Amino acid sequence: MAHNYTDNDIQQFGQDAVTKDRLFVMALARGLELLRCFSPGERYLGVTELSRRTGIPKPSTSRLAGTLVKLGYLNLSPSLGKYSLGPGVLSLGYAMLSNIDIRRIARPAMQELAEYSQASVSIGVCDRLSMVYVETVRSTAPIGTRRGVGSRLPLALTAIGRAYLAGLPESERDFLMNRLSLHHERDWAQLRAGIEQGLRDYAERGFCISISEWERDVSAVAVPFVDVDDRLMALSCGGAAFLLTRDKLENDIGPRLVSLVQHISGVGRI
Amino acid sequence: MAHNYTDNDIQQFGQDAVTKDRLFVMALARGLELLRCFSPGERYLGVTELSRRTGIPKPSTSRLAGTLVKLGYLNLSPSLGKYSLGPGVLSLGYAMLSNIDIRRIARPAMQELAEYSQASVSIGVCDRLSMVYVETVRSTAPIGTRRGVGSRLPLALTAIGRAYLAGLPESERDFLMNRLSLHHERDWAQLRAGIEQGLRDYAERGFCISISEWERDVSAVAVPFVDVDDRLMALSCGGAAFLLTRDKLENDIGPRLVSLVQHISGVGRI
DNA sequence: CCCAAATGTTCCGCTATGCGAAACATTAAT
DNA sequence: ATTAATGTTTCGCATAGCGGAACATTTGGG
Repeated sequence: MAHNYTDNDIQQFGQDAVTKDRLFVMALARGLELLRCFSPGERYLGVTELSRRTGIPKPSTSRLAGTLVKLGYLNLSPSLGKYSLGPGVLSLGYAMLSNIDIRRIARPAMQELAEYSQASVSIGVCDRLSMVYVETVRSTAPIGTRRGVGSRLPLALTAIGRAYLAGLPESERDFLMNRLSLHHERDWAQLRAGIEQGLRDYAERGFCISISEWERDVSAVAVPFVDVDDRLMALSCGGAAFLLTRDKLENDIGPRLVSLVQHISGVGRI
Repeated sequence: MAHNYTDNDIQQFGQDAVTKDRLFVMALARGLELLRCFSPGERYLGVTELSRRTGIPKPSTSRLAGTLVKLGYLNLSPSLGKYSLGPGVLSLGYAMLSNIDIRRIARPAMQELAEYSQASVSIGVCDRLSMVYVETVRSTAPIGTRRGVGSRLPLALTAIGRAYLAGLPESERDFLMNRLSLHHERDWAQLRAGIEQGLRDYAERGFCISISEWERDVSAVAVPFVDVDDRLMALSCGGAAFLLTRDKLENDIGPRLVSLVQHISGVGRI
């Protein structure tokens, strides 16, 4: 099973090595790359900014963005003269979510664990070099993380990302880790150590842990699993670091996560 | 302000009349059209099905779908040999939602009204010929509609759609209604009557109503408004028809919606 | 087991298509 | 007025993407 591409330099997609891939449609990839520029923090982007971020020349950016506006995936704010994401992207996400059966199946048990642990319980899948939440339930406690369905988390630093990597067959994990190393050159040694610790954790106890490694004051534990449709996912429980101590994660929540996964998948580990 | 296109026949986008629009990137439009084929009911689609639905010849469909897989927007199920939506589409939706400030602003008051009315309160925007929920809160009552953020509702039959139309400047409304009439040829006379009733309702009382017109046993009332970022939206309250009687919608919930909108936008009507 | 039917992929010549440098608008700032 | 910055449009060119046809691959039926 070939893993999909992971980098964000679109130019290289079509021109892998020498084979100018005639089966790859650049115009489509470039247009989607424009949409990817937007994020919770990046609300309005003009042609120049989009052009700079994607490396696509201005005229092409203008044409592609114009096309996306006509299709409803981008809005052009008349006052600012800048683009923002349009409603078109929303219903795609909705269609995707409602086809993930595991959400319905797992939600009650997830809610229960969230209440018990006074934290957030989430299911995530991998997209490029991030994990993306497809379901998340919060305890009814006063405050909790505001990360909802669709938010992205780094593979290397989070419990959920490490669990996913741990659940992957070795060849695919190597492929991904290679990508990661290219992307993080800077502090790869450190990240790699964290991932490898995750592999050991998983082998020994069945779950991976991250203690304040990604965000200060947030800790989590996670377990990989294969859902009813044969997709690899990971289930995590995370929240305030002062609540979720290492001891609690290792001896209480972690084992509960493992049995939750056995409960919802009937399969347990891969 | 030119309204974006609304039809789902992609071919005509590029070739409007005589002007072969060189500013429109067909390959991008066609690729996105493939994604649109998937919906909550349509989970797995093969090349032939995609090809038939979109009118794109099979080889092109194959190439475009392959590209989307490489980019993470589609999965190719190895067992079925069919495509399904990939995680890529999710984070786009998340990025869009988190940039809609009105959600944060309105949520508490919406929740309050949902509890009071024992129904669902939602905010929707228009995409092509549908309204799309960008926020929705349910009462904590035992059952409620399962339509979440991102789900689509028809413009003509729903309270939220009629409210949106009522809030539109006349020129844009006419444009949209023209599109609607083409799309619904069949029963346009009836739909038109419903919309025009909505316009009158809005003029007289400030809200639009739909009583069991879209789904049996579901009734709703809705109000258009302009959000903090100058986008036209609509706020609706809908639920079980036996609870939300005409009297209650007209004399209780409707007025409450109007004041809710005044409260959150400070602007009220357009 | 073979043949037929159906689906998905690849080939390959052709040309419409999308590309991007440069020119042209439109604004904003000084 | 002048400069700078951003967005749009033009237009000739190269090629990216197109799609008919051929080629695989799978399924199912007799």
